[in-house]
Formats: sequence, structure tokens, C-alpha cells
Amino acid sequence: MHEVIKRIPLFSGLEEGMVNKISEFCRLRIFNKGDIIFFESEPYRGFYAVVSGLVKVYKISRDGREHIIHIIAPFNTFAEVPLLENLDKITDDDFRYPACSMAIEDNTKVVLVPANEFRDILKNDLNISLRMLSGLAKRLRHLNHHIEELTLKDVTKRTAAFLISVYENTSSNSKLKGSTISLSVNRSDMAAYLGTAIETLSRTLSRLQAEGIIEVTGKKIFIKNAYKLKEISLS
Amino acid sequence: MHEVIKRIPLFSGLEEGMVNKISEFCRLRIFNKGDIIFFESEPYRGFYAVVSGLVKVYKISRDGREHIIHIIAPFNTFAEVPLLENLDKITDDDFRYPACSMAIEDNTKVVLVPANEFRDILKNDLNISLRMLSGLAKRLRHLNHHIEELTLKDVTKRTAAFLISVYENTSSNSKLKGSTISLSVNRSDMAAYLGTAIETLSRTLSRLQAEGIIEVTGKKIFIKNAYKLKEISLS
DNA sequence: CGTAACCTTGATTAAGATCAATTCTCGTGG
DNA sequence: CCACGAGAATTGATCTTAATCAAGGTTACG
Repeated sequence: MHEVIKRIPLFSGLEEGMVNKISEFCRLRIFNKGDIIFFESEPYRGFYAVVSGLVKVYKISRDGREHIIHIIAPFNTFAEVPLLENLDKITDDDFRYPACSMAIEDNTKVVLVPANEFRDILKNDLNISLRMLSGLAKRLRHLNHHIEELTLKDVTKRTAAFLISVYENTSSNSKLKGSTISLSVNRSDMAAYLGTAIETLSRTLSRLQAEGIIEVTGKKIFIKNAYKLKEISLS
Repeated sequence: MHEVIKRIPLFSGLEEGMVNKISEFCRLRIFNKGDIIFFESEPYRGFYAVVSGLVKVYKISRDGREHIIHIIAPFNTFAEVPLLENLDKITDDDFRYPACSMAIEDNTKVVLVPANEFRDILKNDLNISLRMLSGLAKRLRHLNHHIEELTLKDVTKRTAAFLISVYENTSSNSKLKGSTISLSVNRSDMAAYLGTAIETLSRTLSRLQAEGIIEVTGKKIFIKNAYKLKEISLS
């Protein structure tokens, strides 16, 4: 556990004593694809850090539609909000998870950081508190961006932006010529993240392919014209 | 300035010395309706707290459509993200505001909290850092909720939810019988916040009126059936 | 009062959701 | 190794919501 904790940016670089202290009360949990990590409104236990695999955080509407708010990659944390909103409170009486989360890959490993124990540390450690601030600020920026995309861009632009972001985060060195990205999510999750229907996403990808910008083979997508794709995403 | 600073929740209850120190480098600014406080991409100076009046934080699309991310009421802060994202950095070289903001009432008073000076305080004061954490967490919850509304609910439900939230935050004691709320924003801003067009919003309000749920008179709206309105917002 | 900004209503259009039918993919067992 | 079947993805047809275009009506304020 010690080694795992050290790899989480929120904790990495802390002095050994502190890492040990934190490691003591954290718990490793393993989930398979489709397993629920927590439901919305479930009593709050603490926040999580993904160690390996992939996790989605999402909301479900009354009529069963799903919207994915975040897709959490390894070494990122999620579900800190209920903890931080109520730092004063001694007991966490009625805190609940504000969304659902689910593993979307088999053998997804996550660390549970229990609220009560961590709160005590946070309230006495400026360093950790500042790290959490940075983390939350990044999350806020991401959400702002997500809202901007959803409200000001159509499905084609959002799709292009999504592909470009995967493309740019895939650190392939030869980006000038086309390269292949491999999506870590299926169409259903991609659509739920982009705020559209599976069919609409499918059509959009087909159209981008017909226009010679990408080449789709299941979860592998060959980016033939990154420049044009970027142009679409920004328009 | 001292008295103003003390009324901002982020700072209230701090010891006098600290309040004085902060007051020293903050600057009060006054804007009229329609005045820009900052543009997107403008170099970052620091964050703001609204003292009186009303401020909107918004994004503009390429083709000129506007989406309002937040409407900031007195004594709340905005634009902290660039400060917090980069606490390590000594100089804030290339930090920019990630959205635009504008006063939407005449004589809107805001306090500018300069980034460099405040960063030094923040990095040495656990108390303030914890307060900022709570503030950001609340902001995150609000954004999550905003995204949920935008993606999972239609315009009618979003409008109902907006009216109900104004209704519930207006601490009129007699909520059982109908009561009148007075919107602080015009139709254009309300539509931009709800992610719809002015005309669609207007039609939606007319329909709710025709159904006997509300009674519209400009910015005054009489809530005739709060229960039904709430029901719509949740459906 | 007069004018400009704001709001409402009507008609039309467009984007995307939904319903329906194949087709594709991939893991499993024969 | 191949055939099968279930889930995933694509494609087509149609419908719905809300955006856009256009024209009046209201309100606020000098």
C-alpha cells in the first residue's frame, strides 16, 4: 500500500512518516468492468484514487439516460467534494455521494481514503491542503471546459475535440504524420461523456471517416488529418 | 476596506491582524451594468469577491453565443482557479482568466485580491487554505449540478428548477401559500444561464403561466403552485 | 411622449433523439 | 479451429425539441 500511495500525486513527495500514516488507514479495492464503486446518495465513506484501470463518474436521469461527468485515469482522485464541503463537522452524519461511479475496465484497482481519518490529517497539514487545492482547481477548470463544450459546441465539434485530446495525450513522438489512437472507452461511454446518443456518435464518426479525416476500426482510430480535426474542434 | 473584507465568508472570523494584512493589498472597484470585469485570456491579476450588485461569469462561442457558467451574488468569490492551479510557481508568467466576467447591475462593487500577495498568505496559513477548499468544493458541487441539469433535463425542467431555487433561497417565511419572487437577471441572462434561447425561455414561461403554475409580470414572478413547479423540475 | 431596449408570439428549420433493423465483433464451447 | 450467440456498433427512417428568422408588443426612462 505504501508504494501505491506514493505514486498518487496528491501524496507523492510527502515525508515517509506521513505516507506511512496515510497508508495505514487506506484500503485497496479491486473491481471488474461494470462493478459499481458507489451509488449516488449512498452514505459517504471517503474519496478514492484510481491505481490502475479506469473509472467513470456519472449521473443518471429519471428516465435512465446517463451522463458521464468525469473519466478518471490512474493516479487521479475522485469524490473529494463531500469531504471538503464540511471540514468543520466532526461527524459526517448525512454526507452522501453526489454521483455514481463504476469501473469500466476489468481489474480496476482503487484506493479508498476514509473521510474521518483523512480529515484529521488535512486539518493539520498545510502541505496536503495546498495540494488538494491545486487538484480541485484543475478539476474545476476541467468542468468549466466540459460545460463550455456541451453548451457552445455541436456533437461534431465535441467529438473532434475528444479525439484530439486523446491524440494529444498519447505521447507518440511522430505527430506530424497521422497516428493511431486507441480509445479506452466503448461507444456507449464515449457518447454518455459527449452528451449525445450512441447512434449520433456513430454517425458522426462515419461522417468524419467519409471526409477522410479519420479511419475507424472499432476502438482503434487512425487520425489521418489531425490539423483538420483540430480545426473542426475549435470552430 | 477592512469592514468589507470581514464580510466575505472566506475571510470572516480571521484574526484582526490577518484581516488588516489582507485589506492592505486588496482593491475595491466599481462597475456599472454591462461593464467587463475581465475578458477571457486576459493576463491573470487575481481573484474577485463581489461586495454588492451582481456579476456573471461566462463563455462566448466562436459564433457569438454566450453561456453563463456562474451568477455571483454578494460576498462570493470568483476566478480563483488560475491562482490555485499554480501555487508552486513563483511568478505568474502566463496565467490568464479562463472565462469572461461582467457586472449585470449598476454600481456593482467588487474587491480584487491580487494573486501574488495572496499566494504568499495562502501558502503560510492553514486556516485560509481550508476555507478555500470548502469554497472550491461548493463550487464543484454547483458545477456538477449545472452539468447534470444541462445534459439530463429539458428546458422546461431547467426553468422550473431555476425558479424553484430562487424561490427557496428567497427566505420568505410563508412558503405554503404562493409568493412572488423577483428575478435579479433579465431574460437574456436567464436564457444564457439555462443554456437555451431567449425565445424558448419566453415560450416556456408562457406555458407555465397558461398551466396556472406561475404568473409572469416582467421580472416579478408569482409562484402559484410551488409543489407542481418542484415536481416538474425533478421529473 | 418618444425611443430604444426588452420581451413575447408566430412560422419555419435544423440538429439530434428515438425507434427499428441489420451487421459486426469477440469470447465461448463443441 | 470453427460455429454460435450475445453484446456492441452501424445504418436507415421518422419524430421531437429547441434554434432561428421575423414581426409585433411592452416597458422604462430621458
